[in-house]
Amino acid sequence: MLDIKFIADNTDWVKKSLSRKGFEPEKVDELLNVYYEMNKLKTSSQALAEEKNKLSNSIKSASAEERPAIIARSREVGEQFKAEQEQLAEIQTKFEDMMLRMPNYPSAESPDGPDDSANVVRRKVGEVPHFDFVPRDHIELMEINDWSEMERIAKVSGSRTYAIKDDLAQLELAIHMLVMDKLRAHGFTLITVPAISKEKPLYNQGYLPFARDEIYYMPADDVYLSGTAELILNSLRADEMLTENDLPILYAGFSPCFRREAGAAGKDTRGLVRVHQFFKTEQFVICKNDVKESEKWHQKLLQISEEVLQDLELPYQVLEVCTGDMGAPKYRQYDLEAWVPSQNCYRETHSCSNITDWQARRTNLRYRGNDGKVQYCHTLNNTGIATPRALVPFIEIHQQADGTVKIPAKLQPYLGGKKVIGKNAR
RNA sequence: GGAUAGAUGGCCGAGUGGUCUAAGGCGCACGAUUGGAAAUCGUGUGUACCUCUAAAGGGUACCGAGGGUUCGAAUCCCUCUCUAUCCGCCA
Repeated sequence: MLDIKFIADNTDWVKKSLSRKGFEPEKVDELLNVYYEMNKLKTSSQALAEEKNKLSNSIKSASAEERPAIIARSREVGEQFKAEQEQLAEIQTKFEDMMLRMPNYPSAESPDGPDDSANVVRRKVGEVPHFDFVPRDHIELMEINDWSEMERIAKVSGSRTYAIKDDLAQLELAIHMLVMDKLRAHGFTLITVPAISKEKPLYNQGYLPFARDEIYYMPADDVYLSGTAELILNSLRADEMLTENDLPILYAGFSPCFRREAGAAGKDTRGLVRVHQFFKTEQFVICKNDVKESEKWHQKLLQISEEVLQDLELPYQVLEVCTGDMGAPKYRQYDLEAWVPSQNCYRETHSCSNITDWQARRTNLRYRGNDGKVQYCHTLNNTGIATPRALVPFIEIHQQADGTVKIPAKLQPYLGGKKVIGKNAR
């Protein structure tokens, strides 16, 4: 959510800024028209409320003869007031709906562009491997090592689901453990959260009203399945008035994540890249309302994720996401992509975003500064690690000619010291 | 699932139809005191919005949410949500 007063005072700048995200500038004018109309109604209905209150208050001290006339007049004003209130409620709903659809302003640093083709590679880290044998893709590797039950589980749970076994299942959990330990070392509080959410948090996060199709909904209980712990963590402190000394708040949230993948029909239909349910360890930060401060945290979150990929010894690239490819809530976004040999390209493993105060305004998450001023917090989020997707580059990159998979040194303690996994390593 | 009790400002907590413009306390800010601090004393201190403005001011709403009764609701009525405790069930 944006600040309507700021929009009113800086209309030209706002139009220019939002148009970088593909938002039509005329909609800003439409919004302001509704805003001014709403204020007019507010002013006149408040005047009626004032009169009504004065009349009511005068009744107590009025004489018995005066009373009936005052009561009659008060009733009259009360009815006018009620009529205006109804109009006001209508226009307020309209206004709020428009406000919920306003995207965040993009950073000046973010490259301009209409879609992902304009994203900019900021750097590449690690070497893309050259195999002296014919490398297998992750599906083959799972088959020859008897690591999965992909066909059977499809019969049970449908498409885009997965069941992995033995060393690979242990690997999935081990990677999360490594990331959680790392985040705790960086001062994050580990928190496991539900995947069940009511509707309001989805608006708070900024998923709604934009992408209802992507979310599992359970009508019997009127609840949704969360696509990320960010959803839950963003609303965990909703409506709170924090103090400046409470900040920053750092959460490492672990949860199952559910996505309908409605818009991805035909993409990545096999294997572990894109599934309806997965596990994610999420980084979430609540900090002061200061772009310098949240930018600092943005870089920090990015650095932590890069460390994760380095610990896993995966070559990756850092992508600066352009204005048109960013979601509505975002001020600035980096994606990390790890190299997937079978696809001969980098695939997204992490998405690191600074939301500034856009979510906190929806969530009504504020703090009282040491100067006494009340301000909205800034929020940021980034993937810690998401599996099974991260297993795809992992097993493909670390595979050996005999089908076994090498385990990087940093991860070995989490796998009981194993240096290699796979059928031929047993 | 059954029963009971609750939800009031940053926090605790009083308040059963009209000076509630929400007592009191804590916290916080400023001042006095002090060599400095603690303690103490004094003063101030909710949020959002509208309007007007150079500044000040004026006004409206908000006591879990939504409806209702009334000239007037934190207070009475209805519905809902959430929380706590006990019982039942359960990984």
